[in-house]
Amino acid sequence: MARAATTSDAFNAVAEPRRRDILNYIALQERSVSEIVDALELEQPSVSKHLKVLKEVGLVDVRREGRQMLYRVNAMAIRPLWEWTSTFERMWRHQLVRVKEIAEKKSGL
Amino acid sequence: MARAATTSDAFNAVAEPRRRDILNYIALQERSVSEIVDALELEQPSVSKHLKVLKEVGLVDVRREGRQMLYRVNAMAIRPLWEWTSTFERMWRHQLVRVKEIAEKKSGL
DNA sequence: CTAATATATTCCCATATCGGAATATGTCAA
DNA sequence: TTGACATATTCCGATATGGGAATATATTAG
Repeated sequence: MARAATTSDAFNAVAEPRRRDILNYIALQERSVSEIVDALELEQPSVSKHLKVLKEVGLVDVRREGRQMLYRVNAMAIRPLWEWTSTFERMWRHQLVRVKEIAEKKSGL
Repeated sequence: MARAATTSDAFNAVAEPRRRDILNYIALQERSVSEIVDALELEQPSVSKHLKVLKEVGLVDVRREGRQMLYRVNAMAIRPLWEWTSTFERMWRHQLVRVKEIAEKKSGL
């Protein structure tokens, strides 16, 4: 076996920075492919390919409007990532509190 | 270019499900390599390789104790993932509220 | 129908991957 | 020192990748 396909789940799809850029950009409002191309300064085929991956894992939805394809984020598909990372939230909070305590002790409080 | 290296950042490192399993397991308390091997039923070389990737991106720290290497999570390194996913939280919350409203309307409330 | 616009697909290739198997390194015990 | 235990590294091969370039498909305008 090799590395899991980028289309195997949201974790793999989102590992690619350009795909996160695309999601960030269309989060504000739905966008056509050419808007994405212009905004992110990527090649059109590249954007289409990234969108295909995002669509395959359910991270985006599309609708046609004339010749344009309008893509929008399906935020629910990002939730599993948030949930997994959230299980570690308590740990870094704890760590931040300790760092703060140490800093205060050093500064003589 | 090909796909970005698994060691290029936390997003790529964490895309591999076994590495998430490892992080989940050692989140509770630091663990030796053989404990991870036993708990997750993976081959020892495989675990060592995964740990190397995790260490390279700062997701784990290690200390030696005799012949054992004890690995622990560095939760702070997961925070960027949580922060990125959190920017979409409002969107799915909104969506969930709408789903609930529709359900209530249908059931005659 | 034809041209123009918008998007998708295909082909090519250098690259990194993960698992498996074998082996190397490091540490302790006797 | 030797052997046993714990972990790391190396070599292998099948596989999927992402960018570039070229081309195909789809829709609208004229």
